[in-house]
Amino acid sequence: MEHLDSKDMQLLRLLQNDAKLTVKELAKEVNLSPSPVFERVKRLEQEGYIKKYAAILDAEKLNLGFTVYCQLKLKSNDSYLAVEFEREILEIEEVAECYSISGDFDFLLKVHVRDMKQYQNFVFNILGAVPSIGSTHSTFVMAQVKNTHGLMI
Amino acid sequence: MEHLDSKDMQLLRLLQNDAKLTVKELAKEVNLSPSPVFERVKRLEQEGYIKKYAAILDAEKLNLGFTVYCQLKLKSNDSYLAVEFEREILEIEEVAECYSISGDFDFLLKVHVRDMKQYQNFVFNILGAVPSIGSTHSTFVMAQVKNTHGLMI
DNA sequence: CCTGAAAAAACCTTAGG
DNA sequence: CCTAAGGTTTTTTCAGG
Repeated sequence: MEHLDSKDMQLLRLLQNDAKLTVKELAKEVNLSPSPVFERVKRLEQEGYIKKYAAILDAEKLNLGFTVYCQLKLKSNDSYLAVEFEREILEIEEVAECYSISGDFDFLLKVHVRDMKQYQNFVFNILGAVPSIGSTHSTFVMAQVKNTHGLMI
Repeated sequence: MEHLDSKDMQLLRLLQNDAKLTVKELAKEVNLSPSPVFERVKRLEQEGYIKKYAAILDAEKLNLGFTVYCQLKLKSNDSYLAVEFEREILEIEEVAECYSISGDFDFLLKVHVRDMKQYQNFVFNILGAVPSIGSTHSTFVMAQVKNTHGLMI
């Protein structure tokens, strides 16, 4: 797709907030008939602007309401160790997100667990079993002020 | 709902990965007929285990591929200032997430912008216009290693 | 809680303007 | 981009075990 016009952006915004909107409902919102809306949405999916459709779950209700940002340093700065680390971190289910970052630390993890006890177990037994990790620093989330679950476009 | 059984968990897992799965497809995966699956999903929505269905967009393609974690301190620790800050941060579209955190800083922001130039503008002109903010510290995301877009359940 | 069937709605395609 | 029509699939409900 060459260019997204304002209707495309509006469709993305609407679907980001509610993926269950029907083509008819979308059409009404953007002042088009269903057919072109159907084609636009399919194109947005095809071109990768929409990566997927997901159910957003309630972490609290699923006993994963204890969120921690964990920064960590590797033992050394060789790329072999980084590749090794990245391979291992993908397998750890408590780690929802992992970024390579600037600053004093090498990586930033977003970790979801049930409570502090389980987090202690995570640090000591799960991260502790990853040999590439040198040190960690935990920042605890006390309250969620905002989470748009998406991009403000 | 009193308790989620393994089928419920499996349904949540499946829908988290692909909200477009039909009841029939879900039924096949969990070895039930479509009707009870339909009822289970409706109940999971009703009870709030599923908060919403969302399209996951591609930040890169939408020129929002520059991600920064921005920690900040308020000017003082009175609750009036915190409430003021939280009210203002909700209105800033570049801020996708905001958490109250432990440690040297008060809040952690996840910020999506186009590039470093736009981030500079964000810090100086947008955060700079929020009077409750005392100081900031930016951690730049260099690469995304993992993002499950959801919970590992 | 399950099966199975049937009505209602939505999807998707096609054709023509 | 629009309307319209029709087949296909899905959703949703409902009787019954």
